[in-house]
Amino acid sequence: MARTKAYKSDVKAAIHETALDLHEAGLIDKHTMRRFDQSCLTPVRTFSATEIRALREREQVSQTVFAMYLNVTKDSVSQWERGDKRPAGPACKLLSIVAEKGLSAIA
Amino acid sequence: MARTKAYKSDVKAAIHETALDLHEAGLIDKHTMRRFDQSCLTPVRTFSATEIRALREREQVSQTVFAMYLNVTKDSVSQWERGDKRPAGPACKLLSIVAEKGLSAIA
DNA sequence: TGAACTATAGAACCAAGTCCTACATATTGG
DNA sequence: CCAATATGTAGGACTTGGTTCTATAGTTCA
Repeated sequence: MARTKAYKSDVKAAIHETALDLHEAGLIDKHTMRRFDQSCLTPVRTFSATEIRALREREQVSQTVFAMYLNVTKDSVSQWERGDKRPAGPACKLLSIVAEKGLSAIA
Repeated sequence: MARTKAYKSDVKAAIHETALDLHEAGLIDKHTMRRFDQSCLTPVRTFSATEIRALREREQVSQTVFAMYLNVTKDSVSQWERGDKRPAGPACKLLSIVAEKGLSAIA
C-alpha cells in the first residue's frame, strides 16, 4: 500500500512532466496544459486539532521538531493541536504532504 | 546534477529513518535523536520578489496555477512577486521545496 | 468582436503566526 | 539526589500574511 501511494503520486508527477513536454513540443495548447495541471494536483485536506496531533505522533517527533520541519514556531503547532488556531493555506498544504508521504518528503 | 540533488535529499531522509530506528532500538537517546533531526533538515531560504518570479517561470506555470500548487490565492503570488508582501514561514518552506525538487514534489 | 487567460493595483478585513512570559511535569545526566 | 534539559500548556499583545473584492489592461484565440 505504501507502494500504491508512491505509485499514485509518481503518476501525477509523470502526467505533469509529460504535459509540459507536449506543450513545449507544440502538441498541446495552454488551455489543455492548464487542465492537466489542475487534474494532477492532490486535493488539500483540512485538519482538525486531533488529526494534527495524531499525524505528528505518527511521525514520532516532538512539537518543536515538527515545527522545524514545517518552518513554523513550536507555539503554532501547540495552538493547532489545542484547537486554539487553525493552520492556514500553505500550512495545510505541508500537512497534506506529510500525511501522504511522511516527514521525510519535506526534509 | 538532477541525480546529485535527488541523492542528497535521499541521504537526509535516510539519516532521519536510521536515527529513528536506532532510537526505537534503544541505541541512541532522545538528545542525539533530536540532533540528527536538526542536522537532516534542509535550511529554509528566504526569497526575494524576483527570485519567486524566476522560480515560477522556471516551472513554466502561471501565477494562478503556481498558487494552486502552494494552496494560496493568485493574489498572494502576485503580491509576492511585486514585493508587496513577503511569504511567511510555511510558504517559504514550500518555495524551498519547489526550488530544490521542482513543482512535482508538492503535486 | 467577444470570450478567456494573464497580470497589476489597491483597499479593507481577519486571523495566522510570532514573540514573550510563566508554569507544570517528566526525564535525564552528573 | 539535585540541577538541567525537554516537553507541553496557557495567555496576552502585536505584526502582517493571506483573503476577498473590484477595477484595469494586454494578450491570445475562436
